[in-house]
Amino acid sequence: VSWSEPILHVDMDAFFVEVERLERPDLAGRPVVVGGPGPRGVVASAGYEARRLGIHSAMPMSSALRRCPDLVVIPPRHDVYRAVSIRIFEVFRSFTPLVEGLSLDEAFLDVSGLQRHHPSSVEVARRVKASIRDETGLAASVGVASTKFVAKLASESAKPDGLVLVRREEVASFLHPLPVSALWGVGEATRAGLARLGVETVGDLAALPEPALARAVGPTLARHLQELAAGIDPRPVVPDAEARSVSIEETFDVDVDSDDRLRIVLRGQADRVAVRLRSAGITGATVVLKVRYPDFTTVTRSSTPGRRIASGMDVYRAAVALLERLDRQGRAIRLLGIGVSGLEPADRPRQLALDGRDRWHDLERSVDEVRARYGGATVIPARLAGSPNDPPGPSDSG
DNA sequence: TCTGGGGTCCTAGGACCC
DNA sequence: TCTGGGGTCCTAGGACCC
Repeated sequence: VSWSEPILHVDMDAFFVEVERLERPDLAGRPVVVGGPGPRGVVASAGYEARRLGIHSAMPMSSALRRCPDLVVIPPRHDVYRAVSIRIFEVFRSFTPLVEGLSLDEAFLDVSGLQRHHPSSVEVARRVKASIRDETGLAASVGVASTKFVAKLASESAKPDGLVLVRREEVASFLHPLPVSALWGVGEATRAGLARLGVETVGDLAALPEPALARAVGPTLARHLQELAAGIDPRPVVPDAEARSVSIEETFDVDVDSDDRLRIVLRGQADRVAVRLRSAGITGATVVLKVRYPDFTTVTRSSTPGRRIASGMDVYRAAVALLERLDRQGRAIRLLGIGVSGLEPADRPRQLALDGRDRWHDLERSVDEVRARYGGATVIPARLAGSPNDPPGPSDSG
């Protein structure tokens, strides 16, 4: 084995569930999921005992419990998973700086620079797996290949706790029997469109003339998919890029009708988004309001005020104006959310003018410091501290 | 069965500017 | 009075991923 397959895809096995098991030996051998416990919860991560019973991520929790009444349901603790994730990524970077994270528990590594120190990329992969286990006690599966997407498919076939190498010359025979849905970018909609053309496997896709494919899925996706089917994927491993948006959303247990209630929720969400902007040292250009109705239709409304968005008050003012502009025709709301995009570093020279917005920003930044020192719930907006029957006013009295 | 929460990227139309 | 082509920004929706 030489170095013609220098891309690793490392994927933690049942990550959230296995992190919980580290603290819960009593869960050994039992079917466990992590996910929303409420009436509208879904499975975020399923352990292997649960998967054997047909339970998988994104499944409604009510369905999962119907399949397995003894299922152990653990509410997500993202702070804990994030802390473990940071340690895992430190392990990755101890091998190479060329680490591209896809989520908390998954990353590509380009190890082509390690040829002087290791006999093969597969040997590097073994050491990465061992280091993660030493550092966290958790199992990872690793795919090793000449391209990113083949490495990703290889790690999938390695699960659980495995390591799979796909040599360059084996790529076509590895890919062609797979269902098209295995390809990155082929979800339910594209899969159904391809099925109408009689395309079920990656091999079928590779054999289809590109014009026919382009008519079904559009020219851009068609070209991309045929390259993937031929094993062509020139995308390099790019060390983590800056975030392009931050957002917060909430699905209510019971649909919400009251405008006052919606504004209170928006105020809290605006503050949480702004805390994340400030802790990342960034500001935004555009605020996006997201609304889902009981029939699951989802709409977004956005505005770009023309000045940088930094404070929770900036976010709230924009979001509440968008909510007022929305004509919901008496419909209740199932989900409400706020996003901010057009992100840029906040350290660009700012006006020193004491306009209202900068004062809000400075005030909230000092609140951040108090929170950091004394704990999360110490300082909250006054309108959230009062009785829920006190409607928020349209003024700045938040 | 009845569908979370956090993201990325693409498309398409209209406004606006040169 | 009728009319180009291209580029960029904004908005909205949708597919997709973990």
